[in-house]
Amino acid sequence: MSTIDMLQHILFEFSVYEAAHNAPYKARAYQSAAETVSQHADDLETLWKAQGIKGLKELPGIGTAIAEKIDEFFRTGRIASYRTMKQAFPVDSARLSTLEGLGPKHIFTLWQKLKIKNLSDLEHALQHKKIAQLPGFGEASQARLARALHLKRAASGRPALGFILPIAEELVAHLTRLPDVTRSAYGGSIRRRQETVGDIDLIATSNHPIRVMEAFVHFPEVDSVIEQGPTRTLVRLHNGLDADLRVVPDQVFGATLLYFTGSKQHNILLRERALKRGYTLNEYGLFKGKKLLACAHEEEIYTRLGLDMPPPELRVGGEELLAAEHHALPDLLPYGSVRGDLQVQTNWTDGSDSIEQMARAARTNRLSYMAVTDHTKALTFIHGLHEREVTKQGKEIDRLNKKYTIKTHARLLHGTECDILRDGTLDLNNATLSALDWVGVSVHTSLELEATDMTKRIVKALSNPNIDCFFHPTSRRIGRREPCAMDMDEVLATAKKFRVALEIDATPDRSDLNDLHVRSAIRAGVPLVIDSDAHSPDHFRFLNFGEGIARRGWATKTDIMNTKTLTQLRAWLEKKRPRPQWTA
DNA sequence: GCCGTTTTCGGCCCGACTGTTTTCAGTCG
Repeated sequence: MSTIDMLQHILFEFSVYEAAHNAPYKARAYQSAAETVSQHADDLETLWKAQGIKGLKELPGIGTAIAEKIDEFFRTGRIASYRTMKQAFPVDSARLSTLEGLGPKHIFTLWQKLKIKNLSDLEHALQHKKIAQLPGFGEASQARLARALHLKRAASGRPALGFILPIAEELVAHLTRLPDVTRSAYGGSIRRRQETVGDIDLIATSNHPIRVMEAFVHFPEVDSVIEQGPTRTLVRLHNGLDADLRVVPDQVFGATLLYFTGSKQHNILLRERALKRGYTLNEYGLFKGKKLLACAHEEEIYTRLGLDMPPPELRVGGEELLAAEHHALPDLLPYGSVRGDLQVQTNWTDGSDSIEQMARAARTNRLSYMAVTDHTKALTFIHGLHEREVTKQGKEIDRLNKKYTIKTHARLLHGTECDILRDGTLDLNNATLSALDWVGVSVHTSLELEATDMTKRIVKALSNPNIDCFFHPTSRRIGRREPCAMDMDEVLATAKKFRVALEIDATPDRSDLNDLHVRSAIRAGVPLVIDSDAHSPDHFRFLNFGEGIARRGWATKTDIMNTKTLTQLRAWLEKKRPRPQWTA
């Protein structure tokens, strides 16, 4: 667990403790502080180092008491009052809370009556049927907890957005086809383009909600029904994910979409803002007393509240509302802005298709240029290229660029995805690298290095004057591999100094850089690119997910280098070093 | 515990559904 994760975990456990002890407002305070900490995972410690407690208190939801706790945590690595609390309530409440349907009150009862501290204790108690007799529980609760625990044990974490979005789109299409449905949409983390998805939130509008719900629970994707009512129905899909459907009259679509898009914290802040102005906001509209003020479109609700409308990707419940109030929302990079893909693998190494086929597919996806970036020789198991083969590949690229025009094939750049070796040296010699149009480097081996060694390794590599881009900087794979440990601030400073772009790798389970890194990179003045890391022709569609990550990181078009035309990109690159092999 | 163009004290988002209740507490989004 990283330092920040630990801090977030502690704040969350305080929140559970307070909620269990009938202090809902304290609980909320801790929870929103935990939220703020996770939003500032990347720059919290930097902020603390620079400005101390005073700086922390500037953040939303962090006042004197919590700022002092965070200060103590960074100074000493622990928090005295947390230890005291844990002595009284030595329960892994954060982990227990991840079970569907188990909240603070029940966690506390489990501890008081049965001394249940963690998931294993709970499993044991369930096996011996001890839960049903507890006050506030019953046979149904016992069975539900057993199911939740089983599901938790079976699940391997939240799936990446890229795998779930197509399913959400399919469900929306099913709903839209129902005769009783006027409109349908997905909301939630999917609409906000969060990198992973916990469940699928759906909205439909209809005058016959009960019929719609009845049709919904019989969709082929549905495994079982968890809750079913006339306005809200929750089902579990065969893939293990939950889908939550709200059905409302068509005229309140905007209010419901706003509510169901979230984030939860964003909604809370909006509703508080409404209250201060004498309004109430719910999923049916913005009201003054019983009078309906706005409900048809999201934008009119924001306008009534004196706000510009933040795009869904920014709705985390933090700075976006301040920016919305001061007409300072960023002009986010529009979807479809990327003009060229700068990381593509072909069948020269581990890609499935030829350079020619990939260039055609890129063009079909409306890209006008594409860098061929096959792996290098350190990756023996996929026959990474040696210097001589790299040179030979250049000749093939020249040939194809002469043979085809932009009408049918993307313009090809000769590039590489050169391995950064364990000691920070590169897997191709400088003569070969300097002859390339585009040089990307990345880490594929010795991923487990300590942060100091990994940072040194990366800094050394990025200092090479031939390097243009650092591909998938943390090398994480969602659900399979943690990000490499490194000092991201130092990596950013190095990238800035040597004018190396950092990549947003849009392959769904990579999503690397993530949104927080993107924001830090932009603040640090580091150029970015968005690549699909395509290994087959149908991977170019991933670029859309990369654009989503960039938008969540508040990126505008000027922050992303491959939104430039090829001519502009070339001019930008040549400021660093001449490109001898460039084929215009 | 946090917060302030009503406020430094007294508020704190809101509705739906389930289960264990006999009018509501707990949980969720």
